[in-house]
Amino acid sequence: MDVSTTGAHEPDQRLPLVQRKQRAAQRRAQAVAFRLLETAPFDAITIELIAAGAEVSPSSIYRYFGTKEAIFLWDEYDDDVVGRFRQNLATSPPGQAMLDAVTGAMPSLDLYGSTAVLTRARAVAAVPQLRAARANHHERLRHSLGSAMVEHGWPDAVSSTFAGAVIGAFTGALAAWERPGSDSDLTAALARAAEFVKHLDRAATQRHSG
Amino acid sequence: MDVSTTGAHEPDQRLPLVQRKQRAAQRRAQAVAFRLLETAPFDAITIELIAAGAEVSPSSIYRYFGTKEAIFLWDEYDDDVVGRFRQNLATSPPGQAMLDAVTGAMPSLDLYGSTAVLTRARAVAAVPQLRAARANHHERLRHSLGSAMVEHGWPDAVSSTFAGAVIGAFTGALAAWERPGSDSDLTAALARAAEFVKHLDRAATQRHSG
DNA sequence: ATGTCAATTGACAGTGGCTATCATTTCACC
DNA sequence: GGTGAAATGATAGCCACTGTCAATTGACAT
Repeated sequence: MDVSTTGAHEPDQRLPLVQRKQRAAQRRAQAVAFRLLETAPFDAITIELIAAGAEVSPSSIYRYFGTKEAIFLWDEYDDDVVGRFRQNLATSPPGQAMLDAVTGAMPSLDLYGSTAVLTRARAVAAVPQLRAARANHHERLRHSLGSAMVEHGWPDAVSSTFAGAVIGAFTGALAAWERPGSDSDLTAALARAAEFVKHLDRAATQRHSG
Repeated sequence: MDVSTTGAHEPDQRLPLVQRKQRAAQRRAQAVAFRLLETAPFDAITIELIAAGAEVSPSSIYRYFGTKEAIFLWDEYDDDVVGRFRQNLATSPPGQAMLDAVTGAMPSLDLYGSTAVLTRARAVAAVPQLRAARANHHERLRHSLGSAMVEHGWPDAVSSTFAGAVIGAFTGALAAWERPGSDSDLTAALARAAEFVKHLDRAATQRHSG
């Protein structure tokens, strides 16, 4: 059984077999979901359809993703970023820590194909249910990032504001990039957001000593 | 049949009977919904329960609100604001037009009781489904406000940015106000947002002549 | 290798949000 | 009042999602 159908980065080579199979199934499910989205509207794509395509039971799909929207929103990028950010905070100010985390985690961003990130961005922009789900997604992310900062001694207000601003900056940059008319590329969009994040460092450190 | 169970403002005295009954039913349904929310979690409140309490069929509830979340999010305030904003734009710059609209529409804000606005703000903050739905709610509102400006000759980019900023300012102010610890009152929170909106006027007119 | 135990899986049944449809009722207008 | 159009409520059905339980799988020790 070829587990690496979706060419992924597999730094999970040493993970137990069970978890490797889960990740593979998740990736298959997401790939199937987006492939279905090319020819059918969001509402017409049932969990059963996705489960069948990924060769797992609907039960497992719900265990993996929790909601239908999460299948489309899920990636390993966010987790990767949070982990790196938390680590970087030990030696860098938050802005720099975030930049390093974002760029370092880039390999985790390949979803199921080269144009996948753009496809997803457009899907999210077009489907109200996905936009709504993403709002909560961002909230969780903001909480994770904020917690990491609090753990490293930053005040609560500064942490959540910083995290919110970072997420907002990247979301805004990606929204502009995703727009059909725009001809800019992903790295340019991310660079613009990064420029923003750099300024945040100064704002944060202003009210923080250690 | 006493239609004015929920003491509302009834400037709809001249509306046809059908629509008056609809509004009354909507208000009843919302009142029932929030009353149920005092003793039960959001997920435990079924449409059937609300429908029974409001003495209408579940079918009508769906016709009135479309979704369960909308029952909690619905008010006549937004519509009122949009209408007034559109009118004010004929004679005032957008910032002033918005301020007048927001304050002028205040009477439409009484939902089903005096503490209702606060109750709702806390409910939205606490229930993820409501937060997600509100995000889409805001999008529609932004679109309405932006369209009104475009109709009055403002450029598209300025309009949607302005509308987005206004909504963001009020949402932020209300979020701070809603927080359990805060002791500030609603008018103070709205004033803070209004202060913000005033500055937006300058930003908008900078790139606009007529 | 093989047995054991814990964790994962898939099948099943059920709840509730939401849609579509259609006969019945209600109201607006004449 | 009578008439036509619109609102209502009842019914049936789809699908996302949850809980449960027996069967399966893989991790680990012998």
